[in-house]
Amino acid sequence: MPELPEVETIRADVSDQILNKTILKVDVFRESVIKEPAIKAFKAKLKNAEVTAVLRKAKALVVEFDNGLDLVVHLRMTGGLVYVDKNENVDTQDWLRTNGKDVVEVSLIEEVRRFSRVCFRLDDGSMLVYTDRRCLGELRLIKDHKELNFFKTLAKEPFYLNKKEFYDNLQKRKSVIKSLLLNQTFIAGVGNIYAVEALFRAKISPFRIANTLTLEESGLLLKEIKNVLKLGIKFRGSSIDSYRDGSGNKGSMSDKHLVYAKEGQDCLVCGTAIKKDNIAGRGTCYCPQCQK
DNA sequence: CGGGGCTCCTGTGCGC
DNA sequence: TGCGCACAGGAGCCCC
Repeated sequence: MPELPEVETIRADVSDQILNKTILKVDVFRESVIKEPAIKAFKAKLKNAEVTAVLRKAKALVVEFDNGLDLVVHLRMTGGLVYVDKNENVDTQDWLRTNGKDVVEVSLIEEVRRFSRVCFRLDDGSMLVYTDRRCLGELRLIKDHKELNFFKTLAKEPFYLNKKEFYDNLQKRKSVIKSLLLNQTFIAGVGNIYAVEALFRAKISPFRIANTLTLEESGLLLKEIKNVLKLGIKFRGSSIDSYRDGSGNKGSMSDKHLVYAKEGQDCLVCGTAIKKDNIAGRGTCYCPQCQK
């Protein structure tokens, strides 16, 4: 699911709600999403921990606690964090008992109950729920998130890159531009949707070899990457399928997509049918006429 | 270094 | 109606 704009939307929503609150108890409904430490230690170390910050780095979230520990949450394809206020008419016992099974009359949206995998109970009666349809996401409770290889090898986010730097980096690469944009050690935070959208807006073919882009093309591509990411944040993320913001609501960025998931439809610029091919194992939509 | 394929999972939508 | 298959916002790993 979530690329930089979706993760940033969730971060902002959740941060507003859980900052300075203390975890009383952690319920784990799907143990496989907890990667470290072991479940028992994971729960014990979070008991009575107070949230001091909620950060986002590329597509990962880091919740910092007053006991010095970092909870690193990578949502992967279908993960999410939803804050459930104490005033929501939810019987937590019903929630536990019906997780993914019986349907009971509660005010919480069905997806959250159905796909809840971990529940953090907070000291004011509210809850932070980790949801994940496919369970590909990962939660880690560690001393310092910077120890993880993921963060050590993470490239700069687009907002911190300038045209010349981006061009120079592209010049060193001989791979297909589309796959390079998905490489987090090359540029951080971009995923399939925003890569495809940025390439369309920059009129660059996803098949181009990175070091063939001119300085002008590189600048335009970087500009469009920043633009689509900013738009994504403005419209609170792309809700293609399971993505929800930190309150369980859909984002409307999907309405602004120009090519993603539009194969067969007319290009909005030239009217040519949008094509879809597989690049780097991912579906890639583009206009064969506009994108050169 | 890079590309391709596979893996971790579950759900959905389509064609037959 | 039902079954099987393809595919889905990510990323690590292995092999060539």
